[in-house]
Amino acid sequence: MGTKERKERERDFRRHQIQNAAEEMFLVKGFRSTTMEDIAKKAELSTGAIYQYFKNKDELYASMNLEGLQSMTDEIEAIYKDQRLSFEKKILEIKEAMYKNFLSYPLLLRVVFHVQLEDTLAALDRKLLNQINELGKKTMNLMALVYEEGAKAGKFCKGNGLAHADIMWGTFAGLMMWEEAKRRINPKKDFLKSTLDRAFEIFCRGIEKDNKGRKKR
Amino acid sequence: MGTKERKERERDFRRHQIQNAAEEMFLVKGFRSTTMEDIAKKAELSTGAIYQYFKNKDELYASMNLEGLQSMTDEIEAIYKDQRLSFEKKILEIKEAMYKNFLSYPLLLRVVFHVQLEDTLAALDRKLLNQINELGKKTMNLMALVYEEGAKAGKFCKGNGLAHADIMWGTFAGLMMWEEAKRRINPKKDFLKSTLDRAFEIFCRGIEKDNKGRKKR
Amino acid sequence: MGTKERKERERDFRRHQIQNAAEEMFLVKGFRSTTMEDIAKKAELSTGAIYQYFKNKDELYASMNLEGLQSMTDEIEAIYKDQRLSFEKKILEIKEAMYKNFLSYPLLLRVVFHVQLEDTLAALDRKLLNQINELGKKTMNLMALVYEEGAKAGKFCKGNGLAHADIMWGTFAGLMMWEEAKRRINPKKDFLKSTLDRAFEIFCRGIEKDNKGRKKR
Amino acid sequence: MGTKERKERERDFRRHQIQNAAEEMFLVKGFRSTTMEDIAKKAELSTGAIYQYFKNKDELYASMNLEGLQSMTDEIEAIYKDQRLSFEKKILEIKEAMYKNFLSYPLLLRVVFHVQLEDTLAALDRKLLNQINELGKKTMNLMALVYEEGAKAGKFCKGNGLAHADIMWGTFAGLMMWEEAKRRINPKKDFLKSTLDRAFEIFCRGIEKDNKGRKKR
DNA sequence: CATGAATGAGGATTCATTCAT
DNA sequence: CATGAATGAATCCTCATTCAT
Repeated sequence: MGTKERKERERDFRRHQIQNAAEEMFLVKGFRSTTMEDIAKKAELSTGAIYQYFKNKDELYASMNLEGLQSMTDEIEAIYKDQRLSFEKKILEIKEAMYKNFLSYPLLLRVVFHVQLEDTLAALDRKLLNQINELGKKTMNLMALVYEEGAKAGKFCKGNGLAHADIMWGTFAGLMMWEEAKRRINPKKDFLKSTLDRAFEIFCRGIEKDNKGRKKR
Repeated sequence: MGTKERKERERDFRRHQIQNAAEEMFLVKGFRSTTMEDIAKKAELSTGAIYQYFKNKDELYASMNLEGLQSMTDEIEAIYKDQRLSFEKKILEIKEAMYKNFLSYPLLLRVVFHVQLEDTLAALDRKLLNQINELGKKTMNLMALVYEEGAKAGKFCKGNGLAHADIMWGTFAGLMMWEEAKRRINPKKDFLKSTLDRAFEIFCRGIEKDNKGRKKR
Repeated sequence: MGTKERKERERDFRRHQIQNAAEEMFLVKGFRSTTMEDIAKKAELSTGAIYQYFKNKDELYASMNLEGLQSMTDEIEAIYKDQRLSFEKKILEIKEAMYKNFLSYPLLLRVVFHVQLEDTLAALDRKLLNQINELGKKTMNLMALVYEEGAKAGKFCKGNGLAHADIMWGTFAGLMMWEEAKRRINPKKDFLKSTLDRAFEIFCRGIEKDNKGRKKR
Repeated sequence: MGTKERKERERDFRRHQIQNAAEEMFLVKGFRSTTMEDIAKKAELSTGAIYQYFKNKDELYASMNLEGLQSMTDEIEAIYKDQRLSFEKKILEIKEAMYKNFLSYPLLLRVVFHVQLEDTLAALDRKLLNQINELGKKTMNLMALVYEEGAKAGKFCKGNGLAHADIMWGTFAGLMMWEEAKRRINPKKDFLKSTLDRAFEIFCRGIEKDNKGRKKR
């Protein structure tokens, strides 16, 4: 019977309702200053209701972006597997995927770093924590593979794949957070995607193997 | 009279005493979970005493690394002005300066980003906030100049100086925080300076103007 | 019509189902820590359903053992009326009856005392409260009668019946609760019925009317 | 210097201030319904202050009567050691000591039983819990010794000392709690010490070793 | 009558900050 | 200036109870 499924769907809907409210509040007020009541109010629910969907504030915060991380990982995997793309193109596409997901889940980076930077870890559901870590690892591995295969194919300089994955991810994350930080001070400023693009252009040029004729982008 | 100066020196000493204690605690427990009492205990002082030196917890947190930022800016300025260094070398030296200061003031990045990410700003002493922002801007400008002068000298591709400064800073910050995050999960892991070095090697190679024979650094 | 009766029976069944679940939970977790959901789960019902049968948690707690109290009172009444028993034997039989009911309704004592010790009374249905009090009084009166008739018959020392009823009940309750308390600390310990038996043996011996000269203390 | 001692004394004073306020509230409203704010208000302090003296509500509750238990144990020990008293007199004096302490610390019994009956145990400071248990054990042992020595001296029937200690304590506790419970219903009623006295009179008579022919029950 | 999601008052506890000594 | 006890607002979370379905 469809009743069960409807319930299921409603439950999912509520979860998202809460997550959306929470996202909005966290973005504006930050994690610490956002109270469960803030979130409840925004979601037009009672505080108690939230606890039926999330064990506690920390879990809500972290869980919110599990989906974002998942979708990002999926997209990167698809790019990695796409045979039609050149290795350089793959890197640029990965950047685009990361960027796109960052736009959809603006808290993603904060969550990833927050989880580490505050000793919040303890409170987090171990399962959830593992999921986040696993997804992170997977992404890194995919990026490492792109690099290594590119190197094997003679397109990139030889080098440790994971180190280059770290560089890509670190560069991306650092720039995004930096841009966000700057916008905090000067909110009217538009987000400069061009800076991110330029960074990856430089990256690609920097890892290129060769000294032969080089076309402009 | 010397008494005033002695007082002054003693006051400074106490400030540092508190800042050091705070740094240690913040590193271990994170900002949220570190209480003023934690800090007081570690500094072998009373909680009340701290308020003689810092307006409140937020300001303590932010102030702590003003010196770090200051010293970093100074070093970068010296590098910028050093006529004997090539432009590429300057960039690499700047990286080293940032790295060195990161080691001395491990909270520096956290502070810089935390200050923006939490709506804590309100509580911060406007003067302090300005100092931090000014130092930040100055650093960025210095890096931008290095790039622009390098470009003008025909060493680097043409491009917006500040954008490239953002890229350098973002890359540095992102990698550092990412390494720190990874070490949280696996604390035995050594810090990989090599990854940072590689990132800037790539950066330098990526911004290089030319297709003629290229020497290793 | 039989339908009504069936309904009635079903309703009674549900009530017991809930009471049994509640008893089990209260015994293990105590009143405070047992939630209505705990009970509902154990009874394989929904929380809401419980409220169809009991006005609230307090009433559930108290009502649970009304039956226990009723059955105890009935048995004691039977003993009182039994002409074949000597007065001393009646006292010992009453002790057995109390004990037997304590085994069947282990919460009985806790309920009786809890009801008084917490200012919960307000929430209790007045009717229920009266029933409990009436049953309590009746039991006390029966015990008092046994004593007084025994005294009149020259078997026991002269004395106030109700006071001796209090002593019997107090001794019984105190010992039971004390044994229970001890078992909490050392759960492997067996329940020592022998101590209870000994107490009533002493009691009987102590109230015996002897004809030898006995000094007042 | 006396400063330290003064502080010490002040601290002790505050502790008692809080304990007294708590006692009053717990007696009137019961444990569950008494809030920390109630206590704070009664003690003319802030809620936070209480937590500087007691880890939490449960510990406050239990600690309150540690002193009562201690003083009771001390008195019983003195009675036990008093060579001038007959064995029977010792038992009666022990009863008086228990009673006297019950009047000074009316929550004593509730605490002892509450600690067991609610699954509060976990929250209690292990050290405190041990102290309570140790004192309890000691009291029981002292009472057991009185009995055993009396039996050895030919005054009491032979029997297990600890079992008789249980009976004494159980009888006392049961009667006290029962009287208290009755007064809840009918507060104007005076406490009937005579019932307690009678109970112990019976007890003494019941354990007396006589040498005349006495039928078993 | 059953469900179980939603409610929301209520309470314990924490901790930055103040202030009398 | 130092102390550390006291403050009390703030916040997370629980759970008895209700109510729409």
